[in-house]
Amino acid sequence: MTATSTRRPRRARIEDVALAANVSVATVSRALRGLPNVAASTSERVHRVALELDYQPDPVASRLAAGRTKTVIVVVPHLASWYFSTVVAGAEAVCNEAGYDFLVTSVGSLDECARILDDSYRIERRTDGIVLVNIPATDEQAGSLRERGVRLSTVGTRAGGSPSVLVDDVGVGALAARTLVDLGHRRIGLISGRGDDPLNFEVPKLRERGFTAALRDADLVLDRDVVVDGNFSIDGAQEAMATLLDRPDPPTAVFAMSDEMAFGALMELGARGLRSGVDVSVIGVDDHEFSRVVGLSTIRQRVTAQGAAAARMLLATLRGEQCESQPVISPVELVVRDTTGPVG
Amino acid sequence: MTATSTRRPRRARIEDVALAANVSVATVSRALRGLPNVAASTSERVHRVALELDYQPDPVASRLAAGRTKTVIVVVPHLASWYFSTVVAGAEAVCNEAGYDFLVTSVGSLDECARILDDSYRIERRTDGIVLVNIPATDEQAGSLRERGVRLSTVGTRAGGSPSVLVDDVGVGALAARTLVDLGHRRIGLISGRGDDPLNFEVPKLRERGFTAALRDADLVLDRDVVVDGNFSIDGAQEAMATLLDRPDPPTAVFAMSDEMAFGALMELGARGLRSGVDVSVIGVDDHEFSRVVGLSTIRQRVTAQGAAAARMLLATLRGEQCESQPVISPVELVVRDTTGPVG
DNA sequence: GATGGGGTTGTAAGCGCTTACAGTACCGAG
DNA sequence: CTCGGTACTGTAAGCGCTTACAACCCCATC
Repeated sequence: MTATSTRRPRRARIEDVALAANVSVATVSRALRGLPNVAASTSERVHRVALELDYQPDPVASRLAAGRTKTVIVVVPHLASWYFSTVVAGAEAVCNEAGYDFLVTSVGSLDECARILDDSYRIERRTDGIVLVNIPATDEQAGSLRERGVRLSTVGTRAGGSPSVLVDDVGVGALAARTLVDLGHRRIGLISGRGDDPLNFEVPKLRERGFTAALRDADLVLDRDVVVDGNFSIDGAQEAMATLLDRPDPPTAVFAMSDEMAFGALMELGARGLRSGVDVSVIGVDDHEFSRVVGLSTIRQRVTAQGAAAARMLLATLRGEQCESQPVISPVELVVRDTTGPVG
Repeated sequence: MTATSTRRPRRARIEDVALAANVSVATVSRALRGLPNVAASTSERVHRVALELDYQPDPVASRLAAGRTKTVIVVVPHLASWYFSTVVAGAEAVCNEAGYDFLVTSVGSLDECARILDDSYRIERRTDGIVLVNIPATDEQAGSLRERGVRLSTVGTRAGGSPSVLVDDVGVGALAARTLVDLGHRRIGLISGRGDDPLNFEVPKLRERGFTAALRDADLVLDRDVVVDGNFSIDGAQEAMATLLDRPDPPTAVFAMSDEMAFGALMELGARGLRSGVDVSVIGVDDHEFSRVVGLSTIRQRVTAQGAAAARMLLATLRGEQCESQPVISPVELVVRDTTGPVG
């Protein structure tokens, strides 16, 4: 008994458990992981001894030996934004609950994004699966990852045949248009979000398509002059709104493709002394936590649930369950507050 | 040459590089990690071969062999909140830049938080260091982690002698009080944030202390009747504001300890047809990204920088650099917008 | 009584690195 | 010419698990 032997008991290893339980390490490993072919009495004894010794298998060693990492990586464009951090929070809860380590990487640009996805050698030994949040991945990238044993799930985009959760963006655009048309608006502006955000390219197109179609159903055509880019940012949208209002024939209502852009639009209205919902109607998308603060009418999406669903599907795939390849469509819902009103 | 040998080239291992470069694996390992005692010519050759073979060391294997994980864990109360996700984003950028894997865990309660910190056996082999964001850790917990070789850094709290970044919360409270007093306000309410958020206990106390002291400097005393708990949430603060306004002698100005609570206060003002900055002044803390949308006067803190600084200090500690034990005080700054005005 | 098979356990070979230690070669000094 | 030192490189023993395979026991079966 050395001086240090009582000081700080060295972390127990599987061998210690084996010795104390009078079985081989193989049996300990099997028993603790609940594999079959272990006698109930043996398993019980091993578990008891493991508890006594406060044994926890070293995750790194089991990763190396087993080739599985019990880790998922989530990739997002910007972590510090309401939408993305909320998706990530949803995924995080599910993954940690399931005992998976949860790694996050944010990518600022398409380049960076490709650098990560193409470097499958780097990813391969680091994770069992990846959740892509609004990250465009080519089918080749998805395929290469899958071949290397890395599973995928996506929210906001699709990649190969991987499970994904989407919203019906065409429907969102249509719902926005119908809502404004029903209030009597005939000249409706669109604050879109193409611009320099290559990570978000699909969504604006789809929403615009639905928007246009719904206008057409009401015998209206979308005037290209009232479609402006708000860059999915507050400032961008404020400028966009200014552009719209400066027109000789400004719209009486505006559909902003995100609540954040709607906030920018509201700021511009305020700056000009115009009343939202009276002089100009504004509707957004998201139901951002601050939308109710400013009374923004919007199309709510269930963001936490989207992240959780994507994580759940990924974990199911990792368990070997077959996910159906149809994307899960996350529901949306119209929330009418104060920024929409009948045409003046 | 089998059929598969050309199909999918197996991932290169260190041995392949050694063979191709005609050296031992030990030399490859040393050369690629830039250790001394490798001849320049050898090192150059090894690097070239590694590049040709697209060799990437397996992180799991080197973790097991070296005992270092090149991973940091960040622990936050809720991931889906502006403040925390912004701190995390700051830390993430620094860690990924430095080649560290970035693991995040959110803890909903003090219990959960203790469960994680006390389970140092679990943490130990998973990470080199932890960033605690507004997580109260006892000195014992910090000490136990350090003994196990896990380094710590904190933002918003202190833990043992670990590097930390704080704001001068007493100063924040004082600045808020002085700002309102200078506008002529004499009856000033306080929307605080104790309540049921045990993860946030220190900050409200400190801010209140500074607030009280600054009032005293102006020969005012803080009436306990105008101190209400807003629970650091929008809704909580709205109710708190309602309570204040329902008093027979409502305050003419209110200091909300966070911008989110200030938003709740503004909602209540709006609901009652009162004008902020005219009928009642409101000042918050944070400079949340939406503060400018509603024109909230506030005390700005540099949140991304706080996360980045904590991460940087942690990485410095891991590199073996001695961090000075004095906490870094992150600066704050008064931002006057529209919700503060002279007493009516 | 030999045979076969199912259930349980043990043996040992990895997983792909790092690193202590042991060379080896070469050089200048004694 | 010998010796010690320096600079470099190689050998091999881990790191702490998982798992293929072999071994064993026991019982039902022929």
